Amino acid sequence: MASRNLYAACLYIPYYGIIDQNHYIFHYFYIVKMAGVQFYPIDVRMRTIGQRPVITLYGRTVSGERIAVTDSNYFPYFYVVPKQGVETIEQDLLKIRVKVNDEIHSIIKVEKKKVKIFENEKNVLKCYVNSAFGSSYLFDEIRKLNISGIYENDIPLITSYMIDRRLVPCTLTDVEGEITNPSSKLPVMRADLLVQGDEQIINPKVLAFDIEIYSPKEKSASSESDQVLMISFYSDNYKKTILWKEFKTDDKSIEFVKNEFELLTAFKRVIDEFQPDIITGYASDIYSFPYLKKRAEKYGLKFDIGVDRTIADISNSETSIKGIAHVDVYKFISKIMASKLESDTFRLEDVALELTGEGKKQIDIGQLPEVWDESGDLSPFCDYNMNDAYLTYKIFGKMFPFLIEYVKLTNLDIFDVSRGNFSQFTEAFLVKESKFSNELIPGKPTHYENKETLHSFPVIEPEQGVYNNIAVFDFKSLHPSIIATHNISVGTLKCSCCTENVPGEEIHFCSKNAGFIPKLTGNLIDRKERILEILKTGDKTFEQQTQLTARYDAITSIAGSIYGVFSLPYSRWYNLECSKSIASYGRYYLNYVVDKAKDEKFDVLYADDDLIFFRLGSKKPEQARKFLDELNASLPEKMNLEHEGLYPRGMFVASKTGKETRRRYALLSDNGVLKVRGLESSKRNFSTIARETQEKVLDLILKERKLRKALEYVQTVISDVEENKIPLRKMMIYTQLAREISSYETIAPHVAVAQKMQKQGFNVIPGSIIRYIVGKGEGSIAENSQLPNEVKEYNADYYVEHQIIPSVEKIFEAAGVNFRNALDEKEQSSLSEFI
DNA sequence: GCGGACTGCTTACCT
DNA sequence: ACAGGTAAGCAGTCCGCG
Repeated sequence: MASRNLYAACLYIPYYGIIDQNHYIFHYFYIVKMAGVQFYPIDVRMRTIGQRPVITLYGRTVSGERIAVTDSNYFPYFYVVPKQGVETIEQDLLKIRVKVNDEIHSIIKVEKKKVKIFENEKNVLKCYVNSAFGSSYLFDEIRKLNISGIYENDIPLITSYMIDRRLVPCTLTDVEGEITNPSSKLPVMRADLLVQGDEQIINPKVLAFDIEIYSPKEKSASSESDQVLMISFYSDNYKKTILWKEFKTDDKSIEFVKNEFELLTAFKRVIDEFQPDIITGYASDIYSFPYLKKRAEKYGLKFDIGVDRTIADISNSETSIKGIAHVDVYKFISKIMASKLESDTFRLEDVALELTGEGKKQIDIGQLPEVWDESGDLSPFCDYNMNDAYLTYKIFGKMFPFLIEYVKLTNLDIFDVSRGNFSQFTEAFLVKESKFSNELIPGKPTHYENKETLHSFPVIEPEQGVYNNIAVFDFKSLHPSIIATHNISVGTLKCSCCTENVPGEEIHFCSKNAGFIPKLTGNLIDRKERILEILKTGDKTFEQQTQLTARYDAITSIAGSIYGVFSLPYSRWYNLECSKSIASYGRYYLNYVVDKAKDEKFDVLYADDDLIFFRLGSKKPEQARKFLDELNASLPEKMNLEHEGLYPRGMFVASKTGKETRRRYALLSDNGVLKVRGLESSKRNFSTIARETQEKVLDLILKERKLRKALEYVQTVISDVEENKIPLRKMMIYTQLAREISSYETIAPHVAVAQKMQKQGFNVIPGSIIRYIVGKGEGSIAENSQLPNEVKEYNADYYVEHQIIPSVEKIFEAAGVNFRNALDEKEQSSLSEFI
């Protein structure tokens, strides 16, 4: 161990929160003669010895061995705010004893602290408790004292542990302590000191897996009767497919066992031998693990695959393995990465194609049971199974940098980050920063029935039609920049020293003392800008580039969610006045830009939220840029209006009822690329044929400017549809199944198809994207909606009347043509050829 | 008993 | 459990007419 660590030890001791002051000296001497190890913590757990909490960090040492590091020097605490001086209740707190099940819970130490509550300094008492779960028993007694509040009693122990100890999961950690079981397979080190120096991130051993099941067609697959046939594993330089039916093969990665029981045993064995840091599957939380568990139960087999031989905790929604971070790739992709993907579905093959450029093997997996029963050649199915594990591994590689950035911002471990959502990340980030800033963390609201709805911004409503030379500006991170600029925070609200109101509100914020959340938000904006600067300069490896991009995205999304923290009634920092003020400032700045544009004689077409469109008219692009520069100079420092683009042509298209044109437009850029928003071609629950036709029409009208050609094109498509010339794949409609099939009141087409799929043994789960084609027949659309591989003939009338015509009608209208009339006229003589 | 109008459920999109 | 607003398709029901 380098001497740096001893130095660090002295520095970091104050963060220990050790109860007994004498421990400091005791520890110092210990350190000198104790062993030191460097390791990466992967999984953090809490257990109790008696009633005392012990934190265990499972991880891997720099030399590659697994290790468990325990820390029993950390105790739960909370803060008590007295009504009068802290002395008035200090002794009373220490006297409290509550006996539950023969265990006595008490406060073992009270520290006088000066902290901040919503940015205002307060004298409080920090109370340490002798037991892991004892705090809640003490509150009844504490509330009898002369106090005004209790804080941080609802922060999980592991959360405060990681923050107080300044520990980021997956980051290189120096630990000093004693190995308590030197001969064991999993060494356990009792830590006296844990310190993280430079941010060195683990290069994890990742193992991806996938399973195949015997699921005959026309029969529902059930974990009761249908066996697991094969399991594939993939990692760097590691490939293995195990199955229990022999066939001729030279493939060394294929291993045969006798039966399903042996297959399940082999599953355990592979994990034990490989020793992954991270195990990953596609929908493994909700599908693979629960299925394996149900099958294993038949044989009384337990998955004791935890690094300490404990049994994996497999529920129907989540699987957790001690010491190994289980990541369900599907969960993180569909929740966190979804907005970055263009794919309309979250099927493994689509996601893999988009993220890695690699396609899935195309075989009919439905044939597996038949070939299996006939003892035929199973190698294509083994390939298929392995390929799924391989693609899962590849996708994990793409998302890992993003996972790590959220881990670093929140101190949550990989397991939690991979299952979290944006509001959880933002709250975890604020909890961490609160502790660093000595701000007490407000409690979770217990009731929130008085939820007021906020008014959306007024917009300049666009007129439907075709326009030339449209300039588009947008505010970059408008809400975060408002929070930072105008010091929007609970503690700065209605100060006594300032008076200037928020535009349109009888509310004001302090302009002298920077608030906790505004300072943080400002920091995030600055960091983001800095990353952007670095990204612009060259000389970076691909890995650095990826990491910086991931960091930029993570910071941007957390900054963007801070507005939500004020607006969500269940948030710890919920405050309606802050929320309303941010919205009002947003409206104010948008109006400011609109007015300035009008002053400069620009014709403003559209303004919505943080976006503004205007026509250049007779002005040159340089004049628009100059206008933007001047505007930015007049805006607050952190606020930045960006030149999103200049479009030679574009159109706003009214909704079917004609009421709405906002958020429905198409823009043609200089290089001929169409940018379409809100129209059918950007909606996945419209058929491919309708989406393609609409895009082509937009292209003909905006780019080629040929109205008649556009009309003729639609006529051709319609007759092709009617003559059954269109391939079935273009008739596909995608709709997400949002919940359990049984919980639907109305059976819409996608629900009807999902029911059929379930009967056939497909794994249909909430979140699945259902693909279907509308076929011919009596009855409702739902009754005639079919699985793509089962449909015989599509319903041409339906596609013409309900898909194609509705998606082009309003576009022609915006271009000045009544589509239905023009379609009827044989000659279309009245129609001008060009627009 | 029938067909159109209306209502409610549901999904998806944009900022 | 990211909000909020809006569109719009389809299922299912209501309602007026006969």
